[in-house]
Amino acid sequence: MKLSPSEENYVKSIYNLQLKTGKVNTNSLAALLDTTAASTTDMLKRLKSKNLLEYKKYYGFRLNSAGNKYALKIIRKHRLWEFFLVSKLNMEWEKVHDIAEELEHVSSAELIEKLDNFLGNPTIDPHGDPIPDGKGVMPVMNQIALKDLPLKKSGTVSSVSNQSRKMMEMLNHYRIKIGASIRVLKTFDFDGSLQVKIGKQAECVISGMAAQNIFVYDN
Amino acid sequence: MKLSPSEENYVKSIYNLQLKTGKVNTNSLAALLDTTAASTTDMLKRLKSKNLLEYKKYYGFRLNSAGNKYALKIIRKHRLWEFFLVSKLNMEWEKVHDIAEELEHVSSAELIEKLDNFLGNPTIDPHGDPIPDGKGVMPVMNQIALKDLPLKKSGTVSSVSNQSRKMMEMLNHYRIKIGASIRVLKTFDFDGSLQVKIGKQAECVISGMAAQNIFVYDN
DNA sequence: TAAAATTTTTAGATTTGTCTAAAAATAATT
DNA sequence: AATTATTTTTAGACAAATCTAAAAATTTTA
Repeated sequence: MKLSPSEENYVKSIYNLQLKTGKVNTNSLAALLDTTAASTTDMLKRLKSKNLLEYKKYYGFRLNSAGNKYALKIIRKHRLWEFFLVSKLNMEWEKVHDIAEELEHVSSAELIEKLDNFLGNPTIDPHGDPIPDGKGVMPVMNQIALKDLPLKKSGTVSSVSNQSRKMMEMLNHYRIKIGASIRVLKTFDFDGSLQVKIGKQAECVISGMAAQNIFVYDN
Repeated sequence: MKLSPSEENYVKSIYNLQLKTGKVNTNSLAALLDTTAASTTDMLKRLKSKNLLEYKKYYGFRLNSAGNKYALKIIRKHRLWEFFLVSKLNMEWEKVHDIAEELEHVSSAELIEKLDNFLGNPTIDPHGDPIPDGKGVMPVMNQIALKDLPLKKSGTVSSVSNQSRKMMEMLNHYRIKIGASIRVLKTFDFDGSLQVKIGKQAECVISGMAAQNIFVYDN
C-alpha cells in the first residue's frame, strides 16, 4: 500500500512521538506537524480506515504493527538519504534534514535498496540516529557517554548532550563528527581527562567534562 | 517561484512537445500527461496566471521565456538523477525514468548543484539526451549517424533510431551503450562496413546498416 | 457554404488535505 | 460535586487538481 506524502508524515511523526514520549495525543501531534487539531483528527480517521492505526475517539491512538512497519520504512529512507547527502555530496549535516524530508517520499523500493548498497549499508545517519535495515529492524545500539567507553574498545560518535556554540567550537577543533570512530587509549585519574584516537587522526587528550557530554555507540 | 509537482509536469511536457513537434495543442498535451482536455485547460489558465505561458483561448499557447527557463530546470534535474541512478546505483536505464519523474520535483537548488559536481558534470543522460547546465543552457550537440562520423574523430553514442529487440541484441553483443565513446578507424567501400573502436575495447567491424541506425554526438 | 466532425472550453461535481469556529467529552480545580 | 479549563471532535468551508458531460468555437468535408 502506498500513502500520500502527507499521510506518510503523520505516520512518521506518530512513530517518533511514541518513541520519545511514549504517549501521543492529538495536540502534540498537531504541534509537531505545525497544523491544527482538527486536521489531525481527520487524518487519524483516515489512517484508521487504512488499518495503520488503533484509534478510539476521545480515548487515544497508536500505530498498529502495519503502521509501525510503514513508519520504519520512511525513517529508513530519510536516514539513508541524509547519509548520502553528507557522505557523498558533502553537504553539511545541519542542512540535510529538510531535503531528506522530500526525498523520503520517493517511492521506489529498488532505489532504496541500491542506495543502501551504494552507501555501504550504513547503520547510523549523520545526526547519530540508527538506520533501520531493509526488513524494518532498527539496529539496537547501546549509547553510552564517551567517558564510560571501555579502554581500547572502539565506539561511534552518536550525539552530544550539549549543542551550544562553545561545545561545537570544541568538537570542530578536535574534528569530532557524528559517525566518527573513536577509541579511548588511557584515562588520567588526576583530572578525569582521556587520551583518545579519533578516526585516523593522531592521538590527543580531551577533558572528562567533554567526555561526559559526548555519546558513542558501544559497537 | 516554486510550482507544484503537477504544474511542473505540465510545464515540462509543454516544453518537450514544443521541441519535438513544434506545435502543442490541448489534446496532445492531455494525451501525453494521461489526463483530460478539461483538466489541461484548467492548468493552462493557472500557468498563464503565473506568467509562464502565453495563452489565448481557442487560439493556442506556448511557454514564454520564464516558462522555458523553468522547464529546463526540471529537465536538468530529471536527467542528472537518471545519470546518478545508472552510473552510481547501477540501475538499468530502462527503469530509471519513472524514478527520476519523482526525484525531479525535489526542490533544493544546492542539492542539484552538488549532485552535478558529484557526477562530474555530465552532459548526456543515460538515454542519450543532453543535460542543461546550471544556467539552463542546453549543450548544443550535433547528432549524426555513426556512418557520417569523420574518420579518427571520436563521438559519443547518443541514440539508436531502431529500438527493436534485434537491434538491442546486436548492441548488446558489441557492448555499445548510450554515452559510450566511439571512433571510426576505417571504412570498407565494398559493403559500407566500418572498423570501429568502442571505448577501451578491441577494434571490431560493424555493418553499414548498423552504422546508419546508431547516432553519435560529434564532439 | 452548410453540415459534420473535431477541438477546446465551461459548468458542476469529487477527492484530498486543510482551515475556523463551535460543540462535546474529558480532566483539573476549588 | 460543580465549575472551570483543556482536549478532542464535528460541522462546514475552502483551495488544488482532477473528472464527466455538455456547450462553444474551430476545422474539415461534402
